[in-house]
Amino acid sequence: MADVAKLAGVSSQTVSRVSNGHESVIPATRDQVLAAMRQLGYRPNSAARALRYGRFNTIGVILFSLASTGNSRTVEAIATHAAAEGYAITLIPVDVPTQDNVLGAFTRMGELAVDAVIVIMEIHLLDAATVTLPPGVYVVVVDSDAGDRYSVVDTDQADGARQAVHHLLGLGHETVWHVSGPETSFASQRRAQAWRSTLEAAGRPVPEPLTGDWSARSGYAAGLSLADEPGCTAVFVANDQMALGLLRAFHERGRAIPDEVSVVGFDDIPDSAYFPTPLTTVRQDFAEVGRRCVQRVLTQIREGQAAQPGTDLVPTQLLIRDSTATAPPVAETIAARKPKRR
Amino acid sequence: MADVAKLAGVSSQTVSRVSNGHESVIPATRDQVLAAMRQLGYRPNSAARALRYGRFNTIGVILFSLASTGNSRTVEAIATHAAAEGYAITLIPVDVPTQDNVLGAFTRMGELAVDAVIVIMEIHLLDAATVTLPPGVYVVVVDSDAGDRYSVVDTDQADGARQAVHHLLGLGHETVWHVSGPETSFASQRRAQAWRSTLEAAGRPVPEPLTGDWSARSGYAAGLSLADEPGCTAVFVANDQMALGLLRAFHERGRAIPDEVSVVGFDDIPDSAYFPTPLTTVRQDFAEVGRRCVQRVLTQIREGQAAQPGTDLVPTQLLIRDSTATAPPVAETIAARKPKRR
DNA sequence: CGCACGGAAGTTTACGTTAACATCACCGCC
DNA sequence: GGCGGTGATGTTAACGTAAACTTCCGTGCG
Repeated sequence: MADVAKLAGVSSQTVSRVSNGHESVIPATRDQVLAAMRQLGYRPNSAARALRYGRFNTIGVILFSLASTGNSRTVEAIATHAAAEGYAITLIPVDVPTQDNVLGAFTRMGELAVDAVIVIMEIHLLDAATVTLPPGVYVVVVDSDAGDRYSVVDTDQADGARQAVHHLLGLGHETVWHVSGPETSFASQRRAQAWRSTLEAAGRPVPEPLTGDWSARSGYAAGLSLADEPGCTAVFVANDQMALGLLRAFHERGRAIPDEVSVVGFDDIPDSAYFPTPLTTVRQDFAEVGRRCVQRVLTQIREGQAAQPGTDLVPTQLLIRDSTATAPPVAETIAARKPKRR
Repeated sequence: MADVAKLAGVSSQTVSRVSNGHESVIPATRDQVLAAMRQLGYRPNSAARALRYGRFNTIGVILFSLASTGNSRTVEAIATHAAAEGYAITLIPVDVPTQDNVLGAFTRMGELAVDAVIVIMEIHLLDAATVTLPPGVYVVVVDSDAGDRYSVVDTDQADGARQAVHHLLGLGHETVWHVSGPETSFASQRRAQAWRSTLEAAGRPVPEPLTGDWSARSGYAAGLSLADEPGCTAVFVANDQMALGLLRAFHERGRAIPDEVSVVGFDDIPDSAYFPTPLTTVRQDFAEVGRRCVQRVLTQIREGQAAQPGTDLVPTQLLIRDSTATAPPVAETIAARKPKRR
């Protein structure tokens, strides 16, 4: 900056004014400074700026993995909206979500150049965390029920599950089986709870749920056991990838979808319309989740204080495709199933 | 820091020494300082540190989209390895990959707090970019053939495609059809080129390739036209998602996989083992790509100068599952196909 | 007993930027 | 013609940290 000032024959303050677009610089001077900047390849030093302003214009994102569709799409939305507001995002991955690692991430984040933090993770992992973020760093959490303590943005998991179950019951199915995600996932828990309470509210029997780990592999395993389950004509699977595996298991066992069994997924990943049977599924609006995270966090930064705790639920939408159909008559179900038992 | 110093009854320099783990602090003093730090919730200010050291310990990643499996897995690997080296990563998404936007991203990156940049994008978009990064900021590029100008890390696309084609020819197929990715993608181009040259080297006819856009949707469309193609017994699809769509199209048209038609994909997304027919595919090692990017970039930072241009190719591996089989006898192919033409 | 030495802690300064204040020249008006 | 005002630019200081240098004190040795 001093070099630019010297070359342009002005003071460094004038260079600063030009680089910040102040108005009180006469055009001739401005042009000289700009020319000097170009010639010297000058770039403002963001560390010095951050030091001066006390802000970094950066939001930290702590997350477990980018591998899941949901996370990567949420992060992408966060990055896009943050960019639109002049904020960059810094990613802190936690490879194994133990408390120690999460703590470490927070500690590092505390030392990092961020103005606020978005946590995409089960908040349980933070419960015993004694580490506090530096005062003035704000937190928004996704995938959590800690709305009483944090500012939470999440998909309305419960309503999505409710829609799925209602859809299936409305098609005449006696009840709905469920393949859940891992127990450690809050999203999975809420989908399972809503599935159960919706069945109970309708006075239907509640079959024992199966537990998967979000992977197609675990969906396949669940599918193999459900295919042999007498009376199973409708399944609500907690995500699309598991539904893919389940579809294949049912196909292998000769259970026709949707004629014998109806299947509903969750997420609406781009592929699910091209599954062997185009999948009826509950669409999550990840982009909206990301948008609201950024909005919350920026509000906090601008107001200079943490937002009121509270949960902000993003609605879901049931997408009806070809994997659900009217329940088969009971007799037919039994007749069709019998020969397939092994 | 001054407050901590006052509370601990030492100078700020001693606080600095403690917070950097210097040895020349007597344990008693150190404990006092640590206690004061805890009491006051002191965190070192990273902006000031960056200003002092001239480094940010941050790597910028410019990319088009996180939506593709490959990108998000590469970014994840980058983040993980960078974290292991004490570096954070800052994400700069470019929503629409026009030159203007890429330029803008570079400009913003130039003003950002990063020591180096990894670009996950077609380098063509940068060709006309007159914007230069600040001197001392280093670039590594993924998905590019610009090894003569930049430091490039990429999957060995060509060899992967070659393996796929050889596998199919080895099973006795007369030739191999191809569904490529978009023409704007360098990865797609190289896979297509290698497919063509491998067929030519083997003296086989080269069918007209079909072009998709990586989506299952476009693979489905390609599958619908290939299903009617006489003599098509083997298809190399440029990614797994398109293969999923193609599988469905073939299934709808009654073309059995692998009995009538063999299919090979590319990527090895986690789902591909649970496609309706478990997919034979070329595995990309995204984690390794990410690792090498970080390694290259850190080498540059540490040596203080840009690396020699050059391309670093990460090998691929053919995973043989159930979607490929020996070519059917010609007569049978025709017999089986004929009734299905519409 | 005095002096050199070494370890612990303090002091000074610089990193690059910008807010706040100071200066200066020029303009218009009485 | 002097005086106040206004707009352009310069000067000073401060943001928080750490390297380099300085000071101080105790120890061991001749």
